[in-house]
Amino acid sequence: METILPKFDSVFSIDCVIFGFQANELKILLIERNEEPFKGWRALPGYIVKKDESIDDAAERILYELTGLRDLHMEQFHTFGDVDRHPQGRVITIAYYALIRIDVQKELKPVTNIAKSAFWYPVNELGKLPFDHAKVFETGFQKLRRRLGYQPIAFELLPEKFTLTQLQTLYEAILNKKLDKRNFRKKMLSYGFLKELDEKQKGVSYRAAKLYRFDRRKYNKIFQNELSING
Amino acid sequence: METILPKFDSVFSIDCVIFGFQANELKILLIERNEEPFKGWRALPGYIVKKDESIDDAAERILYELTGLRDLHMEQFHTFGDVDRHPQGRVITIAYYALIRIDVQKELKPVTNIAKSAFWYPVNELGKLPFDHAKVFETGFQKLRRRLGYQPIAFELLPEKFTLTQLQTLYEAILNKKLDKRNFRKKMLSYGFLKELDEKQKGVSYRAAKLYRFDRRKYNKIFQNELSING
DNA sequence: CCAAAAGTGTTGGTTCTACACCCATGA
DNA sequence: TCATGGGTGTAGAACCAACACTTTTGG
Repeated sequence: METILPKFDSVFSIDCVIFGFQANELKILLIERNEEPFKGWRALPGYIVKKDESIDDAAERILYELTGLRDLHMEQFHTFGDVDRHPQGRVITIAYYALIRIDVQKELKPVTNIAKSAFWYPVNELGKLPFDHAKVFETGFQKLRRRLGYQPIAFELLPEKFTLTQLQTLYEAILNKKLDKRNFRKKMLSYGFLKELDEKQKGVSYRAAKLYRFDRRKYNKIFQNELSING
Repeated sequence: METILPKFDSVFSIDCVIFGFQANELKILLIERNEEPFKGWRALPGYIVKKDESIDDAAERILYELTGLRDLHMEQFHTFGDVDRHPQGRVITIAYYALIRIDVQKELKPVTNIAKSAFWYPVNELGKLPFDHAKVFETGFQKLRRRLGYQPIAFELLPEKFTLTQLQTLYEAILNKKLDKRNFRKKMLSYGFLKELDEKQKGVSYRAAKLYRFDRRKYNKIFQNELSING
């Protein structure tokens, strides 16, 4: 090695946009910050990458430390690198997103005191977020919408067993528009990766709907191909 | 400000995957490195972000300094952050891509001596690249392919006036498969954003083809919509 | 007149969209 | 018996895939 890299103090961070679906609403995971700047604010879970960990590892660790959630499959979607996005110095942040089932069993509990608490918050009521987190969220939401058009990601947000109406409501929440019930069902069923169960919804005061499960094996078999522009 | 960011020496860099099309081949822009490590190797144009510039600005500056090319619209597509991707330290790189017309008038000429030279190189003959540049390139190429499916980006690679066969050849080069001539033409023309010119190809020893131009105004009018999942 | 590429339509299949009523259930 | 959401089919339009021959031009 003959040359030495020019060095300067700079920091990479990770921010996470974690989507969930609860009570027919699309939500994301926020923390209450316990550190300056913006102490006490609701913010995306995010923190600084360590010297010796890859950014993917950092994303997992940070999310876990701030919210107690682990083992979800996150994917980076954009890097934000404006000069003054952080008031205390140059911080470039790599934004990750994931979709998970909101599980009331699983407690949300920060394991560091960087965050005071973690909680699910409806995407339609976010209000003011610190730093450029509003932009980060918006970019992640766009990514989610786009991806919904060509990949079966909705199922990651639903309970294992769900009704077609739940599925449709979720699509409508993400795409922010009404869909036609008959066409939606026809299309979803036509893919062939939904398995109809012998069970029905319970505890509703109207005709109970059939439950379905997403069959990932079938999905993988069917969609080794993907897009195409023609023969 | 009460807290101070933890600091450590770390570096952000930018790498650029710039696509061009020449002699019916898809090419990318490479430099010959004039610095260790990998001095003398062919590599993606890339260098280090300065303290006081945004990553988008850095991308523009770096590409200019290493190749002499300016004012092209680049977009970031992925950030690579494995711990040992750079042999001399922790360097996280943000990868950008762009498509441009290869213009023989425009000389490729580095304006720093970080690069010895810059040149177009066929994507099918890249051989070994330093660092994780092979992965960077491959990821960018995928992005290009995908985007071709839903946006009219091919025109950025062609001369202003082009024939439908040239356009088709370009699609075939990017998608790496043969397309049906009649269907291809029908589809392209059906979009309504190609303007047929009164000119024909010159200097060919066979029936000269009509020339077309991409009409961005018409495109913008037609495609304010974009994707959809149904009514 | 030959070689090379330009240019051109149709058919059958698939997918998309729009649209409205009866059914089952619990309260 | 009522209110609520569950569940179902069709017809017309648009789009897609497959396929082969004639025309123009320069050499």
